[in-house]
Amino acid sequence: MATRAEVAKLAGVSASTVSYALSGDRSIKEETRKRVLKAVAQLNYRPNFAAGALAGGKSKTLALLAPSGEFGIALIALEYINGAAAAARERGYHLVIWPSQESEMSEIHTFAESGMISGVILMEIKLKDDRVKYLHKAKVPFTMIGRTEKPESFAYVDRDFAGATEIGIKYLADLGHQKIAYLTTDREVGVDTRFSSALVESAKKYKMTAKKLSVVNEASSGREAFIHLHEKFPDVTAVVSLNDIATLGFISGANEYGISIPKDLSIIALDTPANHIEMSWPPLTTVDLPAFELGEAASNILIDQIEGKENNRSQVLLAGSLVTRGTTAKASKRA
Amino acid sequence: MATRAEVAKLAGVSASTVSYALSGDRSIKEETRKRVLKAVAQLNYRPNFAAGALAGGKSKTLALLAPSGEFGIALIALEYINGAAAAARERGYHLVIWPSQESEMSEIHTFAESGMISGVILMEIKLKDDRVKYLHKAKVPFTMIGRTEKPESFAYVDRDFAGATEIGIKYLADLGHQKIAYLTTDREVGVDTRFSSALVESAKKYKMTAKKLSVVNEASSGREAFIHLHEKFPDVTAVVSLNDIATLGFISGANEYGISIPKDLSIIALDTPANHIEMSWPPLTTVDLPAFELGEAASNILIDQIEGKENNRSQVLLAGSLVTRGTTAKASKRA
DNA sequence: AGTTTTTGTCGACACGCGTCGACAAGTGGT
DNA sequence: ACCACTTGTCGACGCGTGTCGACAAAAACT
Repeated sequence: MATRAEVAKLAGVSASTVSYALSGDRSIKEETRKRVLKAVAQLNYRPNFAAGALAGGKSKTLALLAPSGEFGIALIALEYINGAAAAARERGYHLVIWPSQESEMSEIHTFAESGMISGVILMEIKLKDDRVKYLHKAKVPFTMIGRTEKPESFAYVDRDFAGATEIGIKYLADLGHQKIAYLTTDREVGVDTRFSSALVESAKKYKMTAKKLSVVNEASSGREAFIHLHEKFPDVTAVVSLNDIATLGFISGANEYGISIPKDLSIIALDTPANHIEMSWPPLTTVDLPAFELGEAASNILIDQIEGKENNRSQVLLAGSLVTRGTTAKASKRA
Repeated sequence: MATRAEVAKLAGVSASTVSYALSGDRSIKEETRKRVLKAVAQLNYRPNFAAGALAGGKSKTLALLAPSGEFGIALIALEYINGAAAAARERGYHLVIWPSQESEMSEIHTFAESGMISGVILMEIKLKDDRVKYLHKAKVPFTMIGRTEKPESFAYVDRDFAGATEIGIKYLADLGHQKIAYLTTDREVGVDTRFSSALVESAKKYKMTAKKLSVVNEASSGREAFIHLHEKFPDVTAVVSLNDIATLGFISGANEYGISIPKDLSIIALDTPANHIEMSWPPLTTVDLPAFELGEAASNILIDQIEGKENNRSQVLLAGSLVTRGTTAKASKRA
């Protein structure tokens, strides 16, 4: 591969002039620059990335750390990734995804220190997350998708759980529903706990009763939850679900028992990746999780941080918007 | 961060001795090595990655190119990724995932040339794929998950479509099914065409009739396919599906029309990511796509190639194995 | 005892780039 | 005509590593 020196020779200038012509960090006569660019094209010169990183340049590469734990990369992660990648590309950055375990943080550190990586996006944030501490201490620029229990001044993007819940509940209220149930897991993680408490709050506001149906996020568990509901609380007319896969099973159960959705029972899903929405029949009414936008925001905040641009919106919460599809209708008179 | 020189000073040896002590490329007295390692630990020294890559070392990093086109990274990709990452990790390599468009191949080239990337794994291979030509020409070591129309001597891992189909059809035959239908798209891509022709072949072998149901891979399309089948071919007792999402819709349709699965109609899915299997109720009987294993194989083949190890199995085909879950049973007497 | 081979260590250099200081030539103000 | 400043270019150096050749000391042979 051609090197800077060869380009310089062909263009009849010095090596450093080539550098400046390409980076624009010093003024270069327009005519000289053209000669350089011509030589670059002719030799198909591309700067050596490693040399650049070593010499202290900017790598323009972001790493998105995807936990590759028990379950591998999560489905929803795909949308974050696509959003983050798109935003990064738009601003001239690369995004690489790093399937990594927590134990590998020091390797990430190595790459950041070597200049190969300019910043890090963290996902699947736990309420207490050691990776956050580590990166902070190592002074590696980073953003979170999600947030810790006390995110303080760290940059993050996350869902506005209260807002999303409010939108969904209000919609159900407008349709005349008064007795609802909600599907959630009993895990003590950010998503479920934040959603659940917001939901109870909103339901109270609209004077609804809200029965809790505990599930694990599997189709069979959702199906059992339906049966439970069917037998114990037949007067419930709407269900809010936080767990996508369980929802699919729940709907299967309803089909099986001859309960028509949405005529007899409305369903609204709050935390469903776009990929899953069209998997059920009828298609789910949701308060859409704006995952793509969250990914974009994460990249942009991070890049601002790297480039030293002030961004007074470095903590972003998005609620998402209601999309009515096939699973919601006016409250039935089942009771 | 500590550099090699500092480690050398602390250990009382020269810089190159530190290198050799760590790489093992020359013999070093055991006692000296211990001193070096101690100094390394004490200073928390980690070699600068960029400098290593520049100086011509091995980066031990693989890139998996994930097309970030219209639909972003595909769901099935996750399993390949997890497999590839696991195998890479086991052999001391990193795997990064590169959401990239075809136009960005030259950037990949740059990274490979700079020594930052030792090799590339390609997925979503088209029958004619320019990326393959490019990498071959650029002499970047690579492996494919999937294969081109004529893969020649390039390394790849892919599914054994004929084998997988044969397993599924034989199982249906053993259950007494004679009239079947199959769901497929009309796209002219590797997966569908290879599957379809293998299926017709196998069905013939077992003296079955096989009706084709064309779908696009969406739940609503699968549902329509069911209705079509129900009205036109009521004597079909089993369905083979190549398209996961459509299958879910198909099952919804059956539920809706009171057709019991598997009592009235058996379903066997051939190309369903593990993530989707448990999404339907009852859970799908499949010929499992061994995506994780394929990912592993891809990494291993690539690493062998990079390290110059001969691997006489650089083209791998895996059929997957039958996993009976809830959607298959003996042929009914519907006819 | 003399000769060859092996073992262990060191110094020097190359990798290709970013960037700093120097400097000639040009510009504008008095 | 003088100075101060800007513009455009160059040479030199440093980034931290891998690795080659040199070489002293030790070991293994005649």
